[in-house]
Amino acid sequence: MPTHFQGPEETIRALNAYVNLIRASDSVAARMSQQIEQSGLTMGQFGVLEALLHLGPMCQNMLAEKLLRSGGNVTLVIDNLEKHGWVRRERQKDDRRFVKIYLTPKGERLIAQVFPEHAEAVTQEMSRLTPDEQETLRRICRKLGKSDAEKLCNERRKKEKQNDSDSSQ
Amino acid sequence: MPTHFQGPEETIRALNAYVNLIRASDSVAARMSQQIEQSGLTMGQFGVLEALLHLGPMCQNMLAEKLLRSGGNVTLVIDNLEKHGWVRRERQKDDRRFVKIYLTPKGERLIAQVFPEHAEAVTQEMSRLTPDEQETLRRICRKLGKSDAEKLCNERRKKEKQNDSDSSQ
DNA sequence: ATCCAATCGTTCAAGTTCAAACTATTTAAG
DNA sequence: CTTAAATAGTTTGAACTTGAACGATTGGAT
Repeated sequence: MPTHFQGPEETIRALNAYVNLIRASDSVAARMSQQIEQSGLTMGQFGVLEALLHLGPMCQNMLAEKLLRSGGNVTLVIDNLEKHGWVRRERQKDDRRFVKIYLTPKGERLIAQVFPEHAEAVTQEMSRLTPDEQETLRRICRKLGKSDAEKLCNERRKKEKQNDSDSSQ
Repeated sequence: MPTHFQGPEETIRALNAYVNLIRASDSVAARMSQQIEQSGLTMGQFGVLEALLHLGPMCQNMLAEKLLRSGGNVTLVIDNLEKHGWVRRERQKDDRRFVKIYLTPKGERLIAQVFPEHAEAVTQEMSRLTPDEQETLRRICRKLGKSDAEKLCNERRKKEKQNDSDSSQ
């Protein structure tokens, strides 16, 4: 697609890599999404249940960070999961600001059934690539993943004000 | 992340590749999105303008296909681009169902200025990878991109009835 | 010529997402 | 103790996206 742009070789190479990365991801994600939603779960719901299954109970805080979603989004997803009886909220006694999320037995049964089907679909999707290609893809994508710098940027957006109000008064 | 799942080696390899692909794409896309929106364009608007710049005037039909978006979405994006005076609609005379979209001079000036900035940002983003890695990424991602099968699936969803009328001629 | 199906674009309702404003709780400072 | 700042979660408003229903146009079959 991007061969319609002319410029330095370096730029063309970068654009080609970029466009194909985005397209491959969108395309694969769309297929996996379709597969997961057949089970009655949205992608957001699946992500939360899977994190809880494989990482154990967790605060919404942590879920948002793991899933790269906003706090507001996680609240909504948990609301809906709770309505279905798949998770439950529990205030932490030692610090009542935190709400820890637990899988219910019903939720655990569900995700324990849905996840292997998903894993199977992913395996089949990835079987277009050789094992070597899969590992190369992983290695290269890892270098492009969310940097620590970006993580901090999200968390510390407001912290740049507390520079002047030090101890005067 | 996905090392918390145990199963066949093949499945683990596929899940690792999959998770890192999605994360890398989300992460890079988020950064590029931030960059583009500084120019006052949404990602959808940028996609349309860029397609028109590099591929020439086009029907909404074709735009939706190129950009992997729904027809309704393209209509809305074009509406907004039209309000800004960056594109114009023109009914085709030979087949009045089609609406061809043209860049206005104003729109062309805009995208001709914004695109190189974007290309530069992509180049910088991709400079985390060696040239070889970029080309490998491109090659592997290409194998995962939207298959022709899927394209046809989208277009021909209802066509599975006309099996008897075989046009011998 | 007329009717039927297909295609293109539009509209509408619903779901997802984010950022920003807000509440409740905790911690630190005076 | 009282107050101020920081943190966790919730709510709200806006934007984006999709799928389904709809109207207009075209082409083929009768």
